[in-house]
Amino acid sequence: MNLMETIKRPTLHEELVERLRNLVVEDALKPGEKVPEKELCESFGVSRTPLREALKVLASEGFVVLHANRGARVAEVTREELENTFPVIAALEQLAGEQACNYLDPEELAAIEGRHAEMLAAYAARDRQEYFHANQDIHQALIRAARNPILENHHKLLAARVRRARFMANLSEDRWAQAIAEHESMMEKLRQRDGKALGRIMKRHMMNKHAAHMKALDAVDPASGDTPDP
Amino acid sequence: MNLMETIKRPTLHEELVERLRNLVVEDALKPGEKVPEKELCESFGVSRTPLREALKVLASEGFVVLHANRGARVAEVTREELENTFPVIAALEQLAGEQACNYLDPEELAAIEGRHAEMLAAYAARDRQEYFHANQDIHQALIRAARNPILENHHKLLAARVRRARFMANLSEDRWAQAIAEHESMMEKLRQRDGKALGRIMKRHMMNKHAAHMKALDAVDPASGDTPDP
DNA sequence: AAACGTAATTATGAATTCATAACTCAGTCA
DNA sequence: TGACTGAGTTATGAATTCATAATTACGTTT
Repeated sequence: MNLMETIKRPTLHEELVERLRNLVVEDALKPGEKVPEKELCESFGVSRTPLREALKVLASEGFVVLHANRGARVAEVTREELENTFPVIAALEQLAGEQACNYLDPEELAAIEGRHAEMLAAYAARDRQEYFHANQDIHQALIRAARNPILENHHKLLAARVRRARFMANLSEDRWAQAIAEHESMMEKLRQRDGKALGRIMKRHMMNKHAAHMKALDAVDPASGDTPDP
Repeated sequence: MNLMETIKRPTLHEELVERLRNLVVEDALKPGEKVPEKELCESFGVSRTPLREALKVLASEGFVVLHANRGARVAEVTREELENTFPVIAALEQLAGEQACNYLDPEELAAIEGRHAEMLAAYAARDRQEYFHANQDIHQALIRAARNPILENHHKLLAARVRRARFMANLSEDRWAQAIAEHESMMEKLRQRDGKALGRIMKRHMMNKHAAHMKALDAVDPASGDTPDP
Protein backbone atom coordinates (compact mmCIF):
# COMPACT_ATOMS: atom_id res chain seq x y z
CA MET A 1 0.00 0.00 0.00
CA ASN A 2 2.01 2.97 1.28
CA LEU A 3 0.17 5.93 -0.26
CA MET A 4 2.15 8.44 1.74
CA GLU A 5 5.54 8.21 3.35
CA THR A 6 4.06 9.03 6.73
CA ILE A 7 0.75 10.65 7.47
CA LYS A 8 1.35 14.33 8.13
CA ARG A 9 -0.28 15.02 11.44
CA PRO A 10 1.95 17.29 13.47
CA THR A 11 1.81 17.12 17.22
CA LEU A 12 1.17 20.29 19.15
CA HIS A 13 4.77 20.77 20.11
CA GLU A 14 5.94 20.46 16.50
CA GLU A 15 3.40 23.01 15.40
CA LEU A 16 4.44 25.29 18.25
CA VAL A 17 8.13 25.03 17.41
CA GLU A 18 7.37 26.29 13.91
CA ARG A 19 5.07 29.05 15.03
CA LEU A 20 7.25 30.31 17.83
CA ARG A 21 10.35 30.23 15.66
CA ASN A 22 8.50 32.34 13.12
CA LEU A 23 7.49 34.81 15.80
CA VAL A 24 11.14 35.17 16.74
CA VAL A 25 12.47 35.34 13.19
CA GLU A 26 9.75 37.76 12.12
CA ASP A 27 10.60 39.92 15.10
CA ALA A 28 7.14 39.66 16.65
CA LEU A 29 8.95 38.53 19.77
CA LYS A 30 11.73 41.03 20.32
CA PRO A 31 15.30 40.11 21.33
CA GLY A 32 15.80 40.09 25.08
CA GLU A 33 12.09 39.99 25.69
CA LYS A 34 10.75 37.49 28.17
CA VAL A 35 8.72 34.80 26.45
CA PRO A 36 5.27 35.18 27.96
CA GLU A 37 4.42 31.56 28.61
CA LYS A 38 0.96 32.24 29.91
CA GLU A 39 -0.09 34.63 27.16
CA LEU A 40 1.15 32.31 24.43
CA CYS A 41 -0.66 29.35 25.95
CA GLU A 42 -3.91 31.28 25.87
CA SER A 43 -3.48 32.71 22.39
CA PHE A 44 -2.57 29.30 20.98
CA GLY A 45 -5.13 27.54 23.09
CA VAL A 46 -2.73 24.95 24.47
CA SER A 47 -1.46 24.04 27.88
CA ARG A 48 2.00 24.81 29.15
CA THR A 49 3.36 21.31 28.56
CA PRO A 50 3.65 21.36 24.75
CA LEU A 51 4.64 25.01 24.78
CA ARG A 52 7.49 24.35 27.17
CA GLU A 53 8.59 21.38 25.10
CA ALA A 54 8.73 23.69 22.12
CA LEU A 55 10.79 26.21 24.07
CA LYS A 56 13.31 23.52 24.88
CA VAL A 57 13.94 22.76 21.23
CA LEU A 58 13.97 26.44 20.33
CA ALA A 59 16.63 26.86 22.98
CA SER A 60 18.71 24.07 21.46
CA GLU A 61 18.37 25.85 18.13
CA GLY A 62 19.54 29.09 19.69
CA PHE A 63 16.41 31.18 19.24
CA VAL A 64 15.65 31.50 22.92
CA VAL A 65 17.76 31.32 26.04
CA LEU A 66 16.62 29.40 29.09
CA HIS A 67 17.48 30.51 32.60
CA ALA A 68 16.70 27.97 35.27
CA ASN A 69 13.74 29.07 37.37
CA ARG A 70 13.67 32.30 35.43
CA GLY A 71 12.02 31.18 32.23
CA ALA A 72 12.84 31.84 28.61
CA ARG A 73 13.96 35.01 26.89
CA VAL A 74 14.27 35.64 23.18
CA ALA A 75 17.94 35.35 22.23
CA GLU A 76 19.69 38.62 21.41
CA VAL A 77 21.14 39.14 17.96
CA THR A 78 24.65 40.18 18.85
CA ARG A 79 27.44 41.33 16.61
CA GLU A 80 29.48 38.42 17.88
CA GLU A 81 26.85 35.92 16.90
CA LEU A 82 26.65 37.38 13.41
CA GLU A 83 30.42 37.34 13.13
CA ASN A 84 30.34 33.66 13.97
CA THR A 85 27.30 32.64 11.98
CA PHE A 86 28.05 34.11 8.57
CA PRO A 87 31.27 32.18 7.99
CA VAL A 88 29.52 28.93 8.84
CA ILE A 89 26.68 29.69 6.46
CA ALA A 90 29.24 30.64 3.83
CA ALA A 91 30.99 27.29 4.25
CA LEU A 92 27.70 25.44 3.93
CA GLU A 93 26.67 27.42 0.87
CA GLN A 94 29.98 26.69 -0.75
CA LEU A 95 29.40 22.99 -0.25
CA ALA A 96 25.83 23.32 -1.49
CA GLY A 97 26.96 25.15 -4.60
CA GLU A 98 29.48 22.44 -5.40
CA GLN A 99 26.95 19.67 -4.96
CA ALA A 100 23.96 21.38 -6.52
CA CYS A 101 25.47 21.23 -9.98
CA ASN A 102 25.75 17.47 -9.82
CA TYR A 103 22.07 16.83 -9.26
CA LEU A 104 20.17 19.84 -10.58
CA ASP A 105 17.48 18.77 -13.04
CA PRO A 106 16.07 20.99 -15.81
CA GLU A 107 12.80 21.76 -14.02
CA GLU A 108 14.71 22.89 -10.95
CA LEU A 109 16.94 25.10 -13.04
CA ALA A 110 13.90 26.56 -14.78
CA ALA A 111 12.26 27.33 -11.44
CA ILE A 112 15.39 29.04 -10.19
CA GLU A 113 15.74 30.99 -13.43
CA GLY A 114 12.17 32.15 -12.99
CA ARG A 115 12.65 33.26 -9.44
CA HIS A 116 15.90 34.94 -10.45
CA ALA A 117 14.04 36.95 -13.10
CA GLU A 118 11.47 37.95 -10.50
CA MET A 119 14.24 39.03 -8.21
CA LEU A 120 15.70 41.22 -10.94
CA ALA A 121 12.26 42.73 -11.50
CA ALA A 122 11.93 43.43 -7.79
CA TYR A 123 15.34 45.09 -7.87
CA ALA A 124 14.31 47.25 -10.82
CA ALA A 125 11.13 48.18 -8.96
CA ARG A 126 13.04 48.77 -5.72
CA ASP A 127 10.68 46.36 -4.00
CA ARG A 128 12.72 45.24 -1.02
CA GLN A 129 10.03 42.92 0.32
CA GLU A 130 9.73 40.94 -2.88
CA TYR A 131 13.48 41.04 -3.40
CA PHE A 132 14.11 39.41 -0.04
CA HIS A 133 11.57 36.70 -0.69
CA ALA A 134 12.88 35.86 -4.14
CA ASN A 135 16.44 35.94 -2.84
CA GLN A 136 15.58 33.60 -0.01
CA ASP A 137 13.79 31.20 -2.34
CA ILE A 138 16.77 31.06 -4.67
CA HIS A 139 19.21 30.26 -1.92
CA GLN A 140 16.86 27.68 -0.52
CA ALA A 141 16.42 26.04 -3.92
CA LEU A 142 20.17 25.90 -4.41
CA ILE A 143 20.63 24.31 -1.03
CA ARG A 144 17.88 21.83 -1.75
CA ALA A 145 19.46 20.96 -5.08
CA ALA A 146 22.44 19.62 -3.18
CA ARG A 147 20.18 16.73 -2.12
CA ASN A 148 21.55 16.71 1.39
CA PRO A 149 18.92 16.96 4.12
CA ILE A 150 21.56 17.29 6.83
CA LEU A 151 23.12 20.25 5.07
CA GLU A 152 19.69 21.68 4.36
CA ASN A 153 18.62 21.41 7.95
CA HIS A 154 21.67 23.06 9.44
CA HIS A 155 21.65 25.76 6.82
CA LYS A 156 17.99 26.49 7.44
CA LEU A 157 18.55 26.99 11.15
CA LEU A 158 21.55 29.27 10.68
CA ALA A 159 19.87 31.24 7.92
CA ALA A 160 16.88 31.83 10.16
CA ARG A 161 19.10 33.18 12.90
CA VAL A 162 20.74 35.60 10.53
CA ARG A 163 17.43 36.63 9.00
CA ARG A 164 16.56 38.20 12.33
CA ALA A 165 19.28 40.76 11.72
CA ARG A 166 17.62 42.20 8.62
CA PHE A 167 15.81 44.64 10.89
CA MET A 168 19.13 46.05 12.02
CA ALA A 169 20.87 46.61 8.71
CA ASN A 170 19.21 48.26 5.77
CA LEU A 171 20.44 47.20 2.38
CA SER A 172 22.57 49.96 0.89
CA GLU A 173 22.24 50.84 -2.79
CA ASP A 174 25.81 49.77 -3.48
CA ARG A 175 25.50 46.47 -1.73
CA TRP A 176 22.23 45.78 -3.46
CA ALA A 177 23.80 46.25 -6.87
CA GLN A 178 26.73 44.08 -5.87
CA ALA A 179 24.43 41.33 -4.65
CA ILE A 180 22.57 41.38 -7.95
CA ALA A 181 25.84 41.04 -9.84
CA GLU A 182 26.83 38.12 -7.64
CA HIS A 183 23.55 36.40 -8.33
CA GLU A 184 24.11 36.84 -12.05
CA SER A 185 27.43 35.04 -11.73
CA MET A 186 25.82 32.33 -9.69
CA MET A 187 23.21 31.73 -12.39
CA GLU A 188 25.92 31.62 -15.01
CA LYS A 189 27.90 28.97 -13.16
CA LEU A 190 24.75 27.06 -12.41
CA ARG A 191 23.83 26.90 -16.11
CA GLN A 192 27.33 25.67 -16.85
CA ARG A 193 27.06 23.15 -14.03
CA ASP A 194 30.39 24.41 -12.71
CA GLY A 195 30.05 23.35 -9.10
CA LYS A 196 33.46 24.40 -7.87
CA ALA A 197 33.01 27.91 -9.27
CA LEU A 198 29.45 28.17 -8.03
CA GLY A 199 30.57 27.15 -4.56
CA ARG A 200 33.30 29.76 -4.54
CA ILE A 201 30.92 32.48 -5.65
CA MET A 202 28.25 31.53 -3.14
CA LYS A 203 30.81 31.56 -0.36
CA ARG A 204 32.08 34.98 -1.39
CA HIS A 205 28.52 36.22 -1.86
CA MET A 206 27.77 35.30 1.73
CA MET A 207 30.98 36.81 3.07
CA ASN A 208 30.17 40.04 1.22
CA LYS A 209 26.73 40.01 2.78
CA HIS A 210 28.49 39.50 6.09
CA ALA A 211 30.71 42.51 5.48
CA ALA A 212 27.72 44.65 4.48
CA HIS A 213 25.87 43.68 7.63
CA MET A 214 28.85 44.52 9.80
CA LYS A 215 29.33 47.84 8.10
CA ALA A 216 25.68 48.70 8.56
CA LEU A 217 25.93 47.66 12.18
CA ASP A 218 28.98 49.89 12.65
CA ALA A 219 27.03 52.86 11.36
CA VAL A 220 24.30 52.31 13.92
CA ASP A 221 26.28 51.04 16.87
CA PRO A 222 30.01 51.68 16.44
CA ALA A 223 31.03 50.41 19.86
CA SER A 224 29.51 47.01 19.31
CA GLY A 225 27.31 46.51 22.33
CA ASP A 226 27.57 49.81 24.13
CA THR A 227 24.32 51.44 25.01
CA PRO A 228 23.62 54.12 22.41
CA ASP A 229 23.22 57.57 23.92
CA PRO A 230 20.48 59.73 22.41
CA MET B 1 31.38 39.74 43.30
CA ASN B 2 30.72 37.35 40.41
CA LEU B 3 32.51 34.23 41.58
CA MET B 4 31.21 32.17 38.70
CA GLU B 5 29.92 33.17 35.30
CA THR B 6 26.60 31.59 36.09
CA ILE B 7 25.92 29.02 38.73
CA LYS B 8 26.14 25.65 37.07
CA ARG B 9 22.97 23.91 38.11
CA PRO B 10 21.52 22.16 35.12
CA THR B 11 17.83 21.53 35.06
CA LEU B 12 16.68 17.95 34.83
CA HIS B 13 15.92 18.13 31.16
CA GLU B 14 19.38 19.51 30.34
CA GLU B 15 21.00 16.76 32.31
CA LEU B 16 18.80 14.21 30.59
CA VAL B 17 19.61 15.51 27.12
CA GLU B 18 23.30 14.94 27.83
CA ARG B 19 22.83 11.53 29.36
CA LEU B 20 20.44 10.22 26.75
CA ARG B 21 22.57 11.52 23.92
CA ASN B 22 25.51 9.68 25.41
CA LEU B 23 23.48 6.50 25.65
CA VAL B 24 22.70 6.82 21.94
CA VAL B 25 26.21 7.78 20.86
CA GLU B 26 27.80 5.08 23.02
CA ASP B 27 25.40 2.58 21.50
CA ALA B 28 23.79 1.64 24.81
CA LEU B 29 20.53 2.43 23.11
CA LYS B 30 20.61 0.60 19.80
CA PRO B 31 19.45 2.07 16.47
CA GLY B 32 15.83 1.36 15.72
CA GLU B 33 15.16 0.45 19.31
CA LYS B 34 12.13 1.91 21.01
CA VAL B 35 13.14 4.38 23.71
CA PRO B 36 11.74 2.87 26.89
CA GLU B 37 10.22 5.94 28.47
CA LYS B 38 9.06 4.16 31.59
CA GLU B 39 12.30 2.29 32.27
CA LEU B 40 14.41 5.39 31.78
CA CYS B 41 12.21 7.43 34.10
CA GLU B 42 12.70 4.86 36.81
CA SER B 43 16.41 4.39 36.31
CA PHE B 44 17.00 8.14 36.29
CA GLY B 45 14.48 8.74 39.05
CA VAL B 46 12.57 11.44 37.20
CA SER B 47 9.06 11.83 35.94
CA ARG B 48 8.06 11.62 32.32
CA THR B 49 7.83 15.38 31.82
CA PRO B 50 11.54 16.26 31.79
CA LEU B 51 12.38 13.04 30.01
CA ARG B 52 9.96 13.79 27.22
CA GLU B 53 11.28 17.33 26.97
CA ALA B 54 14.73 15.85 26.51
CA LEU B 55 13.46 13.51 23.80
CA LYS B 56 12.08 16.48 21.90
CA VAL B 57 15.45 18.17 21.71
CA LEU B 58 17.20 14.89 20.92
CA ALA B 59 14.77 14.53 18.05
CA SER B 60 15.60 18.01 16.79
CA GLU B 61 19.25 17.01 16.95
CA GLY B 62 18.52 13.86 14.96
CA PHE B 63 19.41 11.25 17.55
CA VAL B 64 15.90 9.93 17.97
CA VAL B 65 12.85 9.89 15.75
CA LEU B 66 9.42 10.76 17.08
CA HIS B 67 6.29 9.14 15.73
CA ALA B 68 3.07 10.75 16.88
CA ASN B 69 1.26 8.52 19.34
CA ARG B 70 3.90 5.90 18.82
CA GLY B 71 6.72 7.27 20.90
CA ALA B 72 10.41 7.67 20.23
CA ARG B 73 12.85 5.32 18.56
CA VAL B 74 16.60 5.63 18.35
CA ALA B 75 17.51 6.98 14.93
CA GLU B 76 19.10 4.51 12.54
CA VAL B 77 22.59 5.15 11.25
CA THR B 78 22.02 4.78 7.55
CA ARG B 79 24.48 4.86 4.73
CA GLU B 80 22.59 7.80 3.31
CA GLU B 81 22.93 9.77 6.53
CA LEU B 82 26.66 9.13 6.60
CA GLU B 83 26.96 10.12 2.95
CA ASN B 84 25.26 13.38 3.83
CA THR B 85 26.94 14.09 7.13
CA PHE B 86 30.60 13.64 6.28
CA PRO B 87 30.74 16.37 3.63
CA VAL B 88 29.13 18.83 6.01
CA ILE B 89 31.60 17.97 8.75
CA ALA B 90 34.41 18.28 6.23
CA ALA B 91 33.24 21.76 5.24
CA LEU B 92 33.08 22.81 8.89
CA GLU B 93 36.51 21.38 9.62
CA GLN B 94 37.96 23.23 6.68
CA LEU B 95 36.58 26.47 8.05
CA ALA B 96 37.83 25.60 11.51
CA GLY B 97 41.30 24.85 10.20
CA GLU B 98 41.47 28.18 8.41
CA GLN B 99 40.37 30.10 11.47
CA ALA B 100 42.25 28.14 14.10
CA CYS B 101 45.61 29.42 12.87
CA ASN B 102 44.54 33.01 13.45
CA TYR B 103 43.85 32.61 17.12
CA LEU B 104 45.81 29.63 18.37
CA ASP B 105 47.93 30.55 21.39
CA PRO B 106 51.13 28.74 22.42
CA GLU B 107 49.52 26.86 25.32
CA GLU B 108 46.84 25.54 23.02
CA LEU B 109 49.40 24.44 20.48
CA ALA B 110 51.42 22.75 23.20
CA ALA B 111 48.35 20.90 24.43
CA ILE B 112 47.55 19.71 20.92
CA GLU B 113 51.17 18.68 20.35
CA GLY B 114 50.98 16.67 23.55
CA ARG B 115 47.80 14.92 22.59
CA HIS B 116 49.19 14.32 19.11
CA ALA B 117 52.21 12.59 20.63
CA GLU B 118 49.92 10.44 22.75
CA MET B 119 47.96 9.56 19.66
CA LEU B 120 51.15 8.44 17.93
CA ALA B 121 52.00 6.33 20.96
CA ALA B 122 48.55 4.76 20.89
CA TYR B 123 49.06 4.00 17.21
CA ALA B 124 52.41 2.38 17.90
CA ALA B 125 50.81 0.34 20.67
CA ARG B 126 47.82 -0.51 18.47
CA ASP B 127 45.57 0.84 21.21
CA ARG B 128 42.41 1.70 19.28
CA GLN B 129 40.56 2.95 22.34
CA GLU B 130 43.19 5.48 23.28
CA TYR B 131 43.76 6.38 19.65
CA PHE B 132 40.11 7.32 19.19
CA HIS B 133 40.08 9.42 22.31
CA ALA B 134 43.26 11.31 21.45
CA ASN B 135 42.04 11.78 17.89
CA GLN B 136 38.73 13.13 19.08
CA ASP B 137 40.42 15.51 21.51
CA ILE B 138 42.67 16.88 18.79
CA HIS B 139 39.82 17.58 16.41
CA GLN B 140 37.85 19.15 19.21
CA ALA B 141 40.76 21.37 20.20
CA LEU B 142 41.23 22.51 16.61
CA ILE B 143 37.56 23.33 16.31
CA ARG B 144 37.66 25.20 19.60
CA ALA B 145 40.73 27.15 18.46
CA ALA B 146 38.57 28.69 15.75
CA ARG B 147 36.84 30.64 18.53
CA ASN B 148 33.45 30.19 16.99
CA PRO B 149 30.83 28.71 19.32
CA ILE B 150 28.29 28.41 16.50
CA LEU B 151 30.71 26.39 14.44
CA GLU B 152 31.71 24.38 17.47
CA ASN B 153 28.14 23.57 18.37
CA HIS B 154 27.09 22.39 14.93
CA HIS B 155 30.28 20.42 14.51
CA LYS B 156 29.80 18.74 17.85
CA LEU B 157 26.33 17.56 16.96
CA LEU B 158 27.35 16.22 13.57
CA ALA B 159 30.47 14.58 14.93
CA ALA B 160 28.40 12.82 17.56
CA ARG B 161 26.08 11.45 14.92
CA VAL B 162 28.97 10.08 12.93
CA ARG B 163 30.66 8.66 16.00
CA ARG B 164 27.79 6.23 16.28
CA ALA B 165 29.01 4.59 13.10
CA ARG B 166 32.34 3.55 14.59
CA PHE B 167 30.69 0.31 15.66
CA MET B 168 29.96 -0.49 12.04
CA ALA B 169 33.33 0.14 10.43
CA ASN B 170 36.56 -1.15 11.87
CA LEU B 171 39.64 0.90 11.12
CA SER B 172 41.74 -0.88 8.52
CA GLU B 173 45.49 -0.96 8.87
CA ASP B 174 45.95 1.05 5.68
CA ARG B 175 43.47 3.71 6.63
CA TRP B 176 44.98 3.97 10.08
CA ALA B 177 48.44 4.66 8.64
CA GLN B 178 46.97 7.18 6.22
CA ALA B 179 45.12 8.96 9.02
CA ILE B 180 48.32 9.24 11.02
CA ALA B 181 50.11 10.74 8.04
CA GLU B 182 47.29 13.24 7.59
CA HIS B 183 47.54 14.25 11.22
CA GLU B 184 51.26 14.81 10.80
CA SER B 185 50.56 17.21 7.96
CA MET B 186 47.93 18.95 10.02
CA MET B 187 50.38 19.52 12.84
CA GLU B 188 52.93 20.84 10.40
CA LYS B 189 50.53 23.40 8.95
CA LEU B 190 49.33 24.31 12.41
CA ARG B 191 52.86 25.06 13.56
CA GLN B 192 53.34 27.22 10.49
CA ARG B 193 49.98 28.90 11.14
CA ASP B 194 49.04 28.20 7.54
CA GLY B 195 45.28 28.31 7.89
CA LYS B 196 44.36 27.80 4.25
CA ALA B 197 46.55 24.71 3.98
CA LEU B 198 45.37 23.34 7.32
CA GLY B 199 41.77 23.80 6.23
CA ARG B 200 42.38 21.95 3.00
CA ILE B 201 44.06 19.07 4.76
CA MET B 202 41.39 18.79 7.41
CA LYS B 203 38.71 18.70 4.75
CA ARG B 204 40.54 16.03 2.80
CA HIS B 205 41.25 14.11 6.01
CA MET B 206 37.53 14.01 6.71
CA MET B 207 36.61 13.02 3.18
CA ASN B 208 39.16 10.20 3.36
CA LYS B 209 37.61 9.07 6.60
CA HIS B 210 34.29 9.21 4.80
CA ALA B 211 35.59 7.02 2.00
CA ALA B 212 37.04 4.54 4.48
CA HIS B 213 33.74 4.29 6.30
CA MET B 214 31.86 3.71 3.08
CA LYS B 215 34.30 1.07 1.97
CA ALA B 216 34.01 -0.70 5.30
CA LEU B 217 30.24 -0.49 5.04
CA ASP B 218 30.35 -2.00 1.56
CA ALA B 219 32.30 -4.94 2.85
CA VAL B 220 29.63 -5.67 5.45
CA ASP B 221 26.52 -4.65 3.59
CA PRO B 222 27.17 -4.28 -0.13
CA ALA B 223 23.56 -3.61 -1.15
CA SER B 224 23.22 -0.63 1.12
CA GLY B 225 20.19 -1.48 3.19
CA ASP B 226 19.45 -5.03 2.14
CA THR B 227 19.26 -7.60 4.86
CA PRO B 228 22.61 -9.39 4.99
CA ASP B 229 22.29 -13.11 4.33
CA PRO B 230 24.47 -15.38 6.46
C1' DA C 1 -6.51 -23.26 11.19
C1' DA C 2 -6.38 -18.57 9.19
C1' DA C 3 -8.48 -14.16 8.94
C1' DC C 4 -11.20 -10.86 10.74
C1' DG C 5 -13.42 -8.20 14.39
C1' DT C 6 -13.72 -6.57 19.01
C1' DA C 7 -12.70 -5.94 23.97
C1' DA C 8 -8.94 -5.21 27.32
C1' DT C 9 -4.55 -3.28 28.09
C1' DT C 10 -0.88 -0.28 27.45
C1' DA C 11 1.49 3.75 25.96
C1' DT C 12 1.37 8.37 24.57
C1' DG C 13 0.20 13.43 24.17
C1' DA C 14 -1.51 16.90 26.66
C1' DA C 15 -3.76 19.11 30.78
C1' DT C 16 -3.59 19.80 35.44
C1' DT C 17 -1.67 20.00 39.94
C1' DC C 18 1.92 20.83 43.19
C1' DA C 19 6.26 22.49 45.53
C1' DT C 20 9.34 25.97 45.39
C1' DA C 21 12.30 29.67 43.49
C1' DA C 22 12.02 34.36 42.07
C1' DC C 23 9.88 38.66 42.07
C1' DT C 24 6.95 42.58 44.07
C1' DC C 25 6.19 45.97 47.06
C1' DA C 26 5.05 47.76 51.62
C1' DG C 27 7.25 48.74 55.78
C1' DT C 28 11.54 49.59 58.52
C1' DC C 29 15.68 51.65 59.74
C1' DA C 30 19.97 54.24 58.95
C1' DT D 1 15.89 59.94 51.09
C1' DG D 2 17.44 55.48 50.08
C1' DA D 3 18.91 50.85 51.06
C1' DC D 4 17.37 46.65 53.30
C1' DT D 5 13.81 43.20 54.97
C1' DG D 6 10.31 40.01 54.62
C1' DA D 7 5.44 38.66 53.80
C1' DG D 8 2.57 37.94 49.82
C1' DT D 9 2.23 36.95 44.96
C1' DT D 10 3.60 35.12 40.72
C1' DA D 11 6.09 32.18 37.68
C1' DT D 12 8.60 28.10 36.90
C1' DG D 13 10.18 23.12 36.93
C1' DA D 14 8.57 18.85 37.67
C1' DA D 15 5.07 15.29 39.07
C1' DT D 16 0.72 13.63 38.42
C1' DT D 17 -3.57 12.89 36.22
C1' DC D 18 -6.50 12.31 32.30
C1' DA D 19 -8.30 11.24 27.57
C1' DT D 20 -7.36 8.74 23.73
C1' DA D 21 -4.62 6.38 20.11
C1' DA D 22 -2.19 2.14 19.42
C1' DT D 23 -1.32 -2.46 20.55
C1' DT D 24 -2.37 -6.87 22.25
C1' DA D 25 -5.31 -10.75 23.44
C1' DC D 26 -9.03 -13.20 22.62
C1' DG D 27 -13.18 -15.05 20.32
C1' DT D 28 -15.79 -15.73 16.28
C1' DT D 29 -16.55 -17.11 11.65
C1' DT D 30 -15.62 -19.47 7.62
